[in-house]
Amino acid sequence: MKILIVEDEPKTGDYLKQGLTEAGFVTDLARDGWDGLELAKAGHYDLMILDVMLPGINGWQVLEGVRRAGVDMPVLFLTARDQVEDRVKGLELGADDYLVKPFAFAELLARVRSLVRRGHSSLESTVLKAADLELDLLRRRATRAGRKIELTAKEFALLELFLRRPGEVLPRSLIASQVWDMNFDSDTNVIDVAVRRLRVKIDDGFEFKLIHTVRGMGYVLEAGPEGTIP
Amino acid sequence: MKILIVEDEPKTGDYLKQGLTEAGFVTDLARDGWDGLELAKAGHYDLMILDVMLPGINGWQVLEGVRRAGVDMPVLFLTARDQVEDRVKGLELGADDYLVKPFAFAELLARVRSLVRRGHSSLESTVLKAADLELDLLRRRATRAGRKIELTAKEFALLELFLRRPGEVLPRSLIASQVWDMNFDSDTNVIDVAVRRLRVKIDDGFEFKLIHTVRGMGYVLEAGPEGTIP
DNA sequence: CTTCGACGATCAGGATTTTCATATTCAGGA
DNA sequence: TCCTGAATATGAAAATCCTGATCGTCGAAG
Repeated sequence: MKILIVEDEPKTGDYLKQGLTEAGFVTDLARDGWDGLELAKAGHYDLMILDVMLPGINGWQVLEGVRRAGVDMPVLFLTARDQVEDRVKGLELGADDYLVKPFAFAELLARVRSLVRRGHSSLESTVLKAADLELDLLRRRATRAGRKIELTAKEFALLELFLRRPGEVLPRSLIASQVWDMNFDSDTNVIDVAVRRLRVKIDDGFEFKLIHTVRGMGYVLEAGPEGTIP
Repeated sequence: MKILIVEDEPKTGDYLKQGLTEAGFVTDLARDGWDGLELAKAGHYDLMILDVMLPGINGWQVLEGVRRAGVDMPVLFLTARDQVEDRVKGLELGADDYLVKPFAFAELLARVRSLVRRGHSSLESTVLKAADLELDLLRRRATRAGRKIELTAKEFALLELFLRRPGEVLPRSLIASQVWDMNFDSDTNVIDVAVRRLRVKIDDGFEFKLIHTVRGMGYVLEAGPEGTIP
């Protein structure tokens, strides 16, 4: 699995290269946009990681050049914080996923693996839905029945987990390991509290509840009334 | 590399087994103390991960039995939160490292790798020192000139990093990746603020400063007055 | 039908961490 | 020497998250 990294900042570049190499990928690193474009057209990579801010030719231009050259490979791009427009622009130009700096390496690795495995992610897949609830992974924004809902990082992660497994009963241990990267510890009720906070935001004041408790098992996200396995 | 896991709680056990297998280790899982003891004496493992709370025969007893049988292998044990006495007891009985539940899997993996690589960790290595500052990794406690210092999780991690690289100038990007598991983002000053908080606790009111700023480079922990590379 | 116990919900308080705005320091050039 | 911009320090507010206590509810046993 070959990955092309296009990143000018030496620290970030080395960090990515080293981390991905340790994770078993073969990587090439381009220090500016032109080199990146060259390499992308020449070698065939399974993924390109592209920083937006580059000297000379920027990330969008590289992406456009690559696509024009008919090179078809998944692209993960890196944007600065809160540059939502940038992310949207990237998506429209045919990028497949994005990551906001600063990011945890584990996060990057997860996305890289996902992209390498399933190839391009369709644009649609960046919006998760259930009934009238939508979660836009790209814009990091949630809406229910059209109303915008502000979420914190933990709330977002939790809701994303629910939406990725609609109708499934998620035991606390699973939630703990996914959202907290923690082994389960029965002495804490962080999860209950977090679920409550999320409920207040996405269920309170709406027509019907989406998050249901399954006694002794965990929680489910479901549009229907009740009952999973009778 | 073979690892023996002794853990009764099914969820935790499976979680460990799966994660370690994915990381490339061969694992056996014992569901109670007696089985664990049996296996530990029979097969030769490179590491044992031992939960303290087990039905019937507890973790200490397993450890003692193993040591009495003359089996020499590193042992990493898992304790409940805030059971400091337990940890100390474990160390005295010949365990090599510990982890408090709940823990992040990345944390466990780091320790497992370390133990498998270097075999037993001497007890001494769990206390890091620099001048009159001591950091007891086991008890999660810091003292300077005999005075106890309370540290939060982030402060602890930061100080540990400094103490593991005394005299070295640590660039912010390194600190960010180690303590925050984050890629560097120049738009934030979390690191500066964290260093300041740490300074207040370990330098303020003491004879001399330990943490020094190296302009344009980062921070150093040093007993001496100033100057690293002239 | 009532009672009991386990499980979950809820709330307030607090601790920690991050962000933000503002000072201070430092190095190098005028 | 003095000025100036960049880097760092500082203080305080704001956001987020966790802890612990208490209350409510459900289900099974009597």
